[in-house]
Parts: sequence; C-alpha cells; structure tokens
Amino acid sequence: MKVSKEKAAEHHQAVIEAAAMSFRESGFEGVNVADIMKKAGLTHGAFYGHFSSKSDLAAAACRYAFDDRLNGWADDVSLTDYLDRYLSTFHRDRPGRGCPMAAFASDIGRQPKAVQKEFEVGVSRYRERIASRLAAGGAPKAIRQSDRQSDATALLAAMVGSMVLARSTRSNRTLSARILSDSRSAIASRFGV
Amino acid sequence: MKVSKEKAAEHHQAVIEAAAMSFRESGFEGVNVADIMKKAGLTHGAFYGHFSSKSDLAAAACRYAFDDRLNGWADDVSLTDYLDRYLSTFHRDRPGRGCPMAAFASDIGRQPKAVQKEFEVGVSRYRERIASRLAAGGAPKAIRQSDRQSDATALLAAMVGSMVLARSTRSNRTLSARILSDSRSAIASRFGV
DNA sequence: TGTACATCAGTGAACGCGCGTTCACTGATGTAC
DNA sequence: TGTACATCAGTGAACGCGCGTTCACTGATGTAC
Repeated sequence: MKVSKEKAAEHHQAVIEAAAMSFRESGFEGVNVADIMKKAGLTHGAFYGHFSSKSDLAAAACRYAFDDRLNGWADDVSLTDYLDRYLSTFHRDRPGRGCPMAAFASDIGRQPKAVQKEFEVGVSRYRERIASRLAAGGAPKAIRQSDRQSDATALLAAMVGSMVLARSTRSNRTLSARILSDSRSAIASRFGV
Repeated sequence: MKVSKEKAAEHHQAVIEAAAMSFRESGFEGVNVADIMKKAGLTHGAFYGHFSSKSDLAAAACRYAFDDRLNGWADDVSLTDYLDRYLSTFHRDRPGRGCPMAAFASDIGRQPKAVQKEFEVGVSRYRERIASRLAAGGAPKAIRQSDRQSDATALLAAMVGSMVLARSTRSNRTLSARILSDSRSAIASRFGV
C-alpha cells in the first residue's frame, strides 16, 4: 500500500544505511537485496522503486559510509586519538560501522565504475583530512608540504593495511592483535602521532 | 578417458596455478569452477576428482600463491629493491601473479576456516621475511629486536594498504599513482629502506 | 470541510540465469597372467 | 613379451539452489471539486 512521502524518504534512507552496514560486514556479494530490505523493514519487491539496481545501491551505500565516517571524526578528536581508535580491536571486530576502505578494499575493483568513483572520492577526502590533521598536530615546521602529503598517504595506507591484515588473520588471535599494536607503535615512533 | 598418473599430477598442479592466478585477479567469488578448469585445459567435470570443493581449491591456491611469492623473492634482492617492485604500477596492474595479501585482503574474512588459516600462515611468513631483511639491511644496532618486529609489521601493513588503495582508486590515475609514489617515499624517509 | 478518484509505495509470487556439484559414461592406462 | 581386463581420469549433460529482477495487484495518500 502507498505510504506518505515522508515515510518513503525515511525508507529510502533506511535502505542505504542497512546496505552500508551489511556491505561493510559481508562485502557487496555477501548480502542479497532481500536481506537488506528486510533489515530496512521492507520486502524485497519495494527495492526497485528506490534504486535501479543493486549496484546503484552499492554506490549510494559507499558514499554514505564515507560521509558517515568522516562526519564521525569530530574536530576535537586529535589524529593521535583517532589512530588509537582506528587501530583497535573494537574497530577490527565491528566492520559494519567502520572504515569503508578497510571493509571494501579488494572488493571495490570488481564493482561497477560508479561504485569505484564514490570510493575514489572517499579516499581522496580521507587523505586530505589526515594531511590537514598532520599539519595541525604541531609537526615541525621543517617538514615541507609535499612531505606532509606523502606522510598522509603512507599513514592512510598503513592504517588500512593494518586493519585489513588484522581482520584477515583472526584465526590467530595473537598475530591479529600484534598487527594492530605493532603497527600503532611503529606509527607513533616513526610519524610522531 | 583415463590419463597417466604423471599427467594427472600435472593437471592437478595446473588447476592450482590457474586458480591462484584467477582468484587473485577476480576474487574467490569472481571466478567459477568451469573457467578455472578451462584455463587448466580440462572440463569442469574433472574438477571433483582433484578437489572436494571450490573452497578446498581456494585453500590450495592461497597456499600456492604465498609460496610462489616468497620463493620469488630471491636472496640477492634487497628489501629496498623489493619495495620498489612491490609499490610499482607494474605490480598494481598485474594482480594475478602479485601479492596474495593485497589481492585477497577483504575477501579472506568471508572464506572458510581452512582458507583463512592458509592466509594467516602466509602473512606470518611474509612478516618474518621482512623482519629478517630489515635486520640484514644494515639498520643501526640501536634498534632493538622488538622495534624491528613492529617495524616489519608496519611496513607490511603499509605495503599491503598502499597496493589495495592504489588498485581501488584506478578511476583516478593520478591519485592511484601518487598513492604508490607517496607511500614509497614516506617509507624510504621514515624507515630508511 | 467533505467526498471521489487517481496516484504510487509497498507486497509477494514468479522468472531466468549462473554456478557449484553430481553422475552415467568413455576409453586410455597399467596390472595380472 | 603379449593379451585380457579392471581401474579410474576425464567428459558433458543434468540437477538444484540462490539471487537479482519483474510484474500484477493492493490499499493508503493526497488532490480536485
């Protein structure tokens, strides 16, 4: 039955949020449309009234995940604190609301162009955010702008790589935990954050 | 028709190698059994004479990929040279014979335990290899053993993270290339390799 | 403000395709004599 | 060494299931009068 425009808009958003979580937890191929719709409180038939295809939803979910993550990084949270949270077992064990880069990683290359584009934009924004925090963090003036850019990239790569490796080695609890803590301390001593 | 035991063993190996390449290129879900068998020069029906399931093959292929990669790193190739090769566009654009960690990354968590175990063992071995090269590379004595371990982990994470991000941002050629080069130079200046 | 009707968000059955897996069959291998 | 036969690697058709997508239908919404 028909539903008010407001309700329909809420449903639309609910589907995106359910997808953003499920896709991060299980990958784009690991969830089906019916399950996402159920999670959003609807039946699968309503899906194509909201999105033209599963890929279309994947793009929207990818964008939402990046937005949500970037907005969730409050201005008063320092890069150091952010890194502590990022490289935590808490984050490792809860990919659903976590970093989309770590969650989608190798998946993204097999997605349609539109999804890849959203991802790429998200990576750019993340990288800029880190570069600006690196600048604000009282780093020595001697460090030039270009070094800060490459440091930001290397830092981002180290973060994503650590999380990906920590998640994929969960069969060895000590190794997985060490990847996070070793990486955290090396970043601290090498990058000063 | 029946085939000599030698030939059958060759076939078995051919299937593993075809799978190791295809899985790295397209992910575990991105290739089907029939295509792998065709690549190995056989028909799909012969598959279950060699492996009990697609997952069984995935585990064998994962192990093979790590072995192949580790063996491919000759003793006379320094860590510095290895990093140059690893963080290259050549490697980025040819995942089939490339690093299994970067190729499987977020996929591995959705695979059966047996596959995850092979992956975890591979990561451990890779990490040890890097740690030993870090030690041999004329690093200052002042650096303690424990720091070397965490440096090796951070380095591995940075390598894998860079490759994963570079591959997933190919829609933006400059960004993708910058991720590799920025990361490479930051690693050089921060880790001295 | 109240009534009549067109709109359209949501439902659930059905379709079609891809893919992992099974199976009866084939014919070369390799062993027993 | 040669022959007869059991074995078994490989073939290709078929099965069954999951999933993305479609569609006829329902009934609440919201608009025209």
